[in-house]
Amino acid sequence: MSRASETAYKKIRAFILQGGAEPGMQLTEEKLAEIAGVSRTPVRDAVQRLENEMLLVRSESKRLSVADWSDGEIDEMFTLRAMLERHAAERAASRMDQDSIDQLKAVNGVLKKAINQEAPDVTTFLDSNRKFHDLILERAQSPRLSKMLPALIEQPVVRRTANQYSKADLMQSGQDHDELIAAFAAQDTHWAGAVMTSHIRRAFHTFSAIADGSEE
Amino acid sequence: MSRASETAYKKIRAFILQGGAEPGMQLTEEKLAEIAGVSRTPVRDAVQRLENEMLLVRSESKRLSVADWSDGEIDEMFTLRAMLERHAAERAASRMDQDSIDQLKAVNGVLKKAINQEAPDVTTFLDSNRKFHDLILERAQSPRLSKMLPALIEQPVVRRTANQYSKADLMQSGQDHDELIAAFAAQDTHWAGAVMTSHIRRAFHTFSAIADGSEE
DNA sequence: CGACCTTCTATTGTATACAATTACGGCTCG
DNA sequence: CGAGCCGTAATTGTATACAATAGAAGGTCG
Repeated sequence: MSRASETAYKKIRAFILQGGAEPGMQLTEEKLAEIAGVSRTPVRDAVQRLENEMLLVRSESKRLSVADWSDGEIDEMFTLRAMLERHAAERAASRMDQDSIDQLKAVNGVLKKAINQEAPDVTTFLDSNRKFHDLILERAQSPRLSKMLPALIEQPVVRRTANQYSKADLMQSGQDHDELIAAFAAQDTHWAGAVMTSHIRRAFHTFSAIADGSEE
Repeated sequence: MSRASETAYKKIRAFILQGGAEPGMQLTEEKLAEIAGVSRTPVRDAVQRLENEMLLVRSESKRLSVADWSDGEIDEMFTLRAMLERHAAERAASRMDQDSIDQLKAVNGVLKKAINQEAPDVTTFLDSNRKFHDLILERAQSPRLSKMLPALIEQPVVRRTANQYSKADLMQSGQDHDELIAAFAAQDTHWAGAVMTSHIRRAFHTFSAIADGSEE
């Protein structure tokens, strides 16, 4: 999208993800325009996108607020994400080529390097992780999936707990990715789908454990 | 959404679905504003929604055109729809109550009545069919699903071929619905999921046969 | 004292004017 | 005659002003 719209989207998104606003908190378009440094027009574009990702919700009468998800909704999000990412992995497996495999290896190399230190570099991890999944999505060659999945991945709650992941958790992710790459190399759609499913399901339970622990 | 935005959405959507514009055809925001009878501002809102549903696409540089889907994309859409509707049916099955079952029965009654005539009333069929699936979606109680699925259901291509469905095809749909209702009554998630899957998959193949036949 | 109505304010929705960008057509120069 | 460039027209993007609507506050009447 165009410049102002795009920056508005990014800034508002970052604002929410970095906890600039509590879940449930009301926001006016004008406030958001101020934050983004643009007028209300591009803000409205951005807001619509964020509504679609369900990061923002419109209360009964058109007033904006930061989404506040129940445990049930978060569960459902992971379930949907697992379904769709599994499908993406299956499609990718049957369309894989050497070049993409090399890229996946490279990205996962960076990811593993980022966590194989005393103080794991979580930012780089998250970044590489996203790149890894994006590459698979790209290989899946499904415009629909490419439109639907992104809305499910960067969940503020997840990001907020990212720093609490143990080194073991992060390393397990790296290993999952390695196995995914093996499945891709073998062009085994079932294998790839299964690995992806457990990758996401595990992430869910790891997340749940952390969230439950830090809640009280 | 608000009045002008909403009417713009509906009118533009109807315009496309009823074949007012060929796939691939370029449209300007101004033309759409004219069609909808509102200014460009609400049109842009509507356009963004339609882009999300992939009924409109933005070409390299911001110019709008009517989406033109390849066979592969249509295939993929049915696959995704099958996945998501199956999931919706499973969730609905475990949350079903007598009231909803009664409603489903009533709607399917109308549907069957509409096709049990010499000249099946396809419009009423499509309408009841949508209502039926909407009721299930509602029972599934998943905001995410409710946001994602609608974009996959009313496909212009499908609508365009609707009049060519045989009476047998339509009656089979009615029977599928009856079996779904039975699965819901039994609260058997697997059963409901399986029936929904074959319901959608069959619809896909019925559609494909018609599309292939009328193409050349 | 409380409920309801009224008025005023805050917020969202729409239109329009203008800015920026992109496509198109013609022109020149090789 | 063709390729590349420039200028103009068309289209999208942004800002702002105004309209419509919902919420809040205060005042009156029972």
